[in-house]
Amino acid sequence: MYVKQLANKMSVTPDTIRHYTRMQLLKPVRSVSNGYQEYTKTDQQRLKFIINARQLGFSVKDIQHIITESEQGNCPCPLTRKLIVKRLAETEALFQETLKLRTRMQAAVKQWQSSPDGATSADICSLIESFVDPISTEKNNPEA
Amino acid sequence: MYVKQLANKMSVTPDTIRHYTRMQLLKPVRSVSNGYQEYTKTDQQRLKFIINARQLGFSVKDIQHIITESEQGNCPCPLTRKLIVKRLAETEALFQETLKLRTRMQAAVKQWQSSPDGATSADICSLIESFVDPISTEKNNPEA
DNA sequence: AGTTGACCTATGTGTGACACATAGGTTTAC
DNA sequence: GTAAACCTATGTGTCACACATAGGTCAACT
Repeated sequence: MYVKQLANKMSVTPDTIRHYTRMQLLKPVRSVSNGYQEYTKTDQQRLKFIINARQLGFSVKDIQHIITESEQGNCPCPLTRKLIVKRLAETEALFQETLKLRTRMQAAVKQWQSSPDGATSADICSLIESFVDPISTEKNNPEA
Repeated sequence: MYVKQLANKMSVTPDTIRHYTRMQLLKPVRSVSNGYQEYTKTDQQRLKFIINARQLGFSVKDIQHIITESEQGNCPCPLTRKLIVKRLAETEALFQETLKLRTRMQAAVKQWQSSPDGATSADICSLIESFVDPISTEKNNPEA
């Protein structure tokens, strides 16, 4: 099976499969006749595993480690548990940051709806320059 | 003022300042005597602007465009309004994705607390392999 | 055969916003 | 004068692929 066919079957792009192949996660055999990569059923199963793991927030390198552990005959489950705790903490942090960013942006959009364009020459963009972040200013307003 | 001093004053890393400099957002003058970049007060003000804009979710390229618009004598505010709407939509999408990922990960952690390590030889990691996503399976369980 | 055209492939480079590694210059103390 | 501490510039690495390029394959058709 060539890369395109496997890609279609697994709903990913050929580039994604090539990427995993370059990372040594998939080990296709190069066809003698035309030099194309030939993916076996084992590659297909492994790709499924990679996709599942990616869905759970593991990095490609994480997956590499898990597979290596498994291939060395060790049970990868302890490593898997350790890694997901770490990734979950990162995701939690990203979530909180994104939430705050969204709030800031929404506040800016709202404020700018009723702000004039202001052609002050001293600054670059009066909208950005005059935006007061309601979060970082929270309960800390010197005007209060 | 050299890069380190400006970095300390603005609470960013020298690398960040060098990055903006390479992007032509800052325009320090190279000292004749030692070849170091010398940042002026104008650079400092501009850096403040960049930091503010980054806090609002603008990309460095966005900021580049806004500055260019301003330097060409045009009011950058319409552009700024247009860009933030676009970035807010992206942030909203990222937020939703991160939320879903977090939920998935939390479910996995919870499920794996009471799962045995399982030394099945057929799969790579039984935990990952047996994880059932409660989101993508939602209301769609063939077992029901 | 030859050839056209559709489709496929491998490889190298680009993305974003910096962080890091390297090599070397500057400055101050001694 | 020299050693140590500190600073600098430049190039490369990060992450998970997407994209651009150049060229090969294959079936149909002349």
